[in-house]
Amino acid sequence: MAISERKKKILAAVVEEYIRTAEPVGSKAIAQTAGLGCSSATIRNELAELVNMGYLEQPHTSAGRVPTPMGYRMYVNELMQMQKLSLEETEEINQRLNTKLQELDDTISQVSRLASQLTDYPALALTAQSAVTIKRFDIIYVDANTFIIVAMMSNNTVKNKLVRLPVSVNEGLMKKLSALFNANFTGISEDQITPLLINSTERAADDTMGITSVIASFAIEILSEADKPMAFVTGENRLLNQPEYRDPDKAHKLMSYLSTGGHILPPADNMAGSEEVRVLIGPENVAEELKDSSVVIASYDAGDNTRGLIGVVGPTRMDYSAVAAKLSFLAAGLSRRLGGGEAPVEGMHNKLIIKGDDPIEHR
Amino acid sequence: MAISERKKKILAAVVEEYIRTAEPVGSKAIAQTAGLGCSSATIRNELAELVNMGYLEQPHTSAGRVPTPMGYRMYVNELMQMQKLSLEETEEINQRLNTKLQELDDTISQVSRLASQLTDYPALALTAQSAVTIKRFDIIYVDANTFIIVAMMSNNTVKNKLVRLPVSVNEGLMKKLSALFNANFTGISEDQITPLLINSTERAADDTMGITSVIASFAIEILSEADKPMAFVTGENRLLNQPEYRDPDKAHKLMSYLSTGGHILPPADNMAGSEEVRVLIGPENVAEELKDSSVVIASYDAGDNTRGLIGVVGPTRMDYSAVAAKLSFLAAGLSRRLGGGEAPVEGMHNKLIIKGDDPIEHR
DNA sequence: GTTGGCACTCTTTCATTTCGAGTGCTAATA
DNA sequence: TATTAGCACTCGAAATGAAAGAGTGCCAAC
Repeated sequence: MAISERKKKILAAVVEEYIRTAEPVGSKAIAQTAGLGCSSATIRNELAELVNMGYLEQPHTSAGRVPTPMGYRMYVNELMQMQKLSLEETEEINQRLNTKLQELDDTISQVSRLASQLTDYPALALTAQSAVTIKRFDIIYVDANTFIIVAMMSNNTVKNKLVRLPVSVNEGLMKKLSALFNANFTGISEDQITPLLINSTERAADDTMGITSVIASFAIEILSEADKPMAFVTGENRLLNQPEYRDPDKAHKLMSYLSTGGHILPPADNMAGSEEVRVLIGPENVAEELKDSSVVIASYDAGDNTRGLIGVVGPTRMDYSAVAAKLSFLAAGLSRRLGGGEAPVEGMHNKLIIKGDDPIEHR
Repeated sequence: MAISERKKKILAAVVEEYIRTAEPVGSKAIAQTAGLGCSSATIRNELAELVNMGYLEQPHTSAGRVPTPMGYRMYVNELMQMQKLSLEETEEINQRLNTKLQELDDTISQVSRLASQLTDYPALALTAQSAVTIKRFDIIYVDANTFIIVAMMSNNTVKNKLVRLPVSVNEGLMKKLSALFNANFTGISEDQITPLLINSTERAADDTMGITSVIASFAIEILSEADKPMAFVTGENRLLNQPEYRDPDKAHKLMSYLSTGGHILPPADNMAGSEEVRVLIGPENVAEELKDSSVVIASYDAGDNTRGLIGVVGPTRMDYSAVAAKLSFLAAGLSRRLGGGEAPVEGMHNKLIIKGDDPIEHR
């Protein structure tokens, strides 16, 4: 059954009013605000039909109408127009994005924080999951008991580790090991680092002190760490601003679910290539804990052909339009910085300001 | 005015019962549980005096008694006996402390998480604030546009940065700069890195491309970063478990105050040397937002003669005894790992397990 | 100094009433 | 046929009031 133009307008009006006030919306209010030239009685008839069709529901007989998930879905898909951000907003976001992008992790966690601030909902950010390998090893001899392992990854981050041992090492061994690791351990994945490989390297290096295996462990560690995506959840407490979470138990349940991390968001591959913002409304969420909340997700290009996610969680009565606009803009800004396009380089004109791990290989 | 032995017992009983139930405690309940051989009428007389003395108060005329901050203070100072942890608890904590102490920051944030889990209150952890310097520079030439700066700090952590430039560099320059920075920039504080020093280094290195200043910026950045302590707040949502924070507004206020970080805890130097657990009850807190909450703080030895903090925030009706015991144990465990004593070294018997940045110089 | 007893106070709880927003329906109208 | 005015009706929210109960303070007796 098709939905008439007027019904659409009314539905939109209900959704928007309800989003604004969190109170069931009555026929009178619509007649006044929505500006279609008809009386509240007409609206009532239409509303009744919209209830029949499943787009709206009544909390009780003598109350106004509230959108159902299906109603929100219709609104998001067809009726809503993505809010435009004001100049001030875009500027503020850009500015916030520009300031101190230190470590990649820090950047992402900052972005999560920013998303939460902008939307006033809890936000989460997931780093991209990608098959990282080590591109280059350097082993720095410090003193007889100490050396530093430096590993440059394929995504151009650098990991290091200071190792202190009860045995004596010397610069020659370090050099030898550097060369061997660069030859044998670069460009491979975690599970390609086998005991066999370690043993043969150990023999080749004349290493009788187990140093090879220490370095290999480090390689395994950072590879496995780089593999799994990280989740940053921020602003959980903002949930308490929402009337639907004034019940502490409800709030607590969702908050503790959130704080366990990023199971919440669908795998990033699902979003690959999509520049769109995705909306999951109430029961559309898989997780039981989210069945009466909504999630809005944008994906960003994290470079290296991978995508990460920024998401926001709130009641189904969420301001989809504003949130979508903000997340989309945020994701785009982040993509610009992390992803393809011109690889940012150290800005030497900024006298003493350094931008952290920004530099990412162009691909 | 001295406080009689019996009054002490009664006060302790009130505090403990109130901590347990969060309900005002009546004379009858005390007569039954506290096991002093006297009737509820006697207790009533004593209670009335305790109210006069300021240790207890009545929410209203016909209610039981509730401890005042002064009452809690008396309890904490004189009446409470620190709870002993059960064997299982100590074992669990130790185990959790042992698993993957990666980066120092991660360790501290994990400990914060652990503290929150153990106590079921929000927890925060502060890293130590210390005058860190750089001990050693290594500048690694990668390719004509790329190099890596590696800086080993006086607290034996290692920082690195990948720099990508639009100009060409060569290995010779890198070597020269390495030597110069090791000579001129080690062992000094952030504000000793003056434009003068940078300029003279630049000239000495024949650096016409501003690379010296890039490296100097990095030095400044990591020094200033290492200077300021970092705060990790976890488990804010656990506040909602507490009846005194069932009011969402109250909870929200405190939670958002907490999430702004570590202004909450007094500076760590105050705690220097003290192995004690410190308790701040209600109005004893300086921050307005904490005036009716309590904070329990333990300090840990972070090595290098510095101390960090672990704290827990909750209602004044906090289980001080249990919390103090847990925090104290946790701090001790952390101190053992980070602080003085035998410097931990890479355990090579653990075949493939590496403990991260653990190794700390003995001093 | 301690105790039993008892009147008193104040909150909590529950039922009842009132109020009002909003509906659904009917009949009149364009 | 679609729209509208009017009106009775429903149901929740807020207000009111009565009853219950916990706990006290105090007094007189021990």
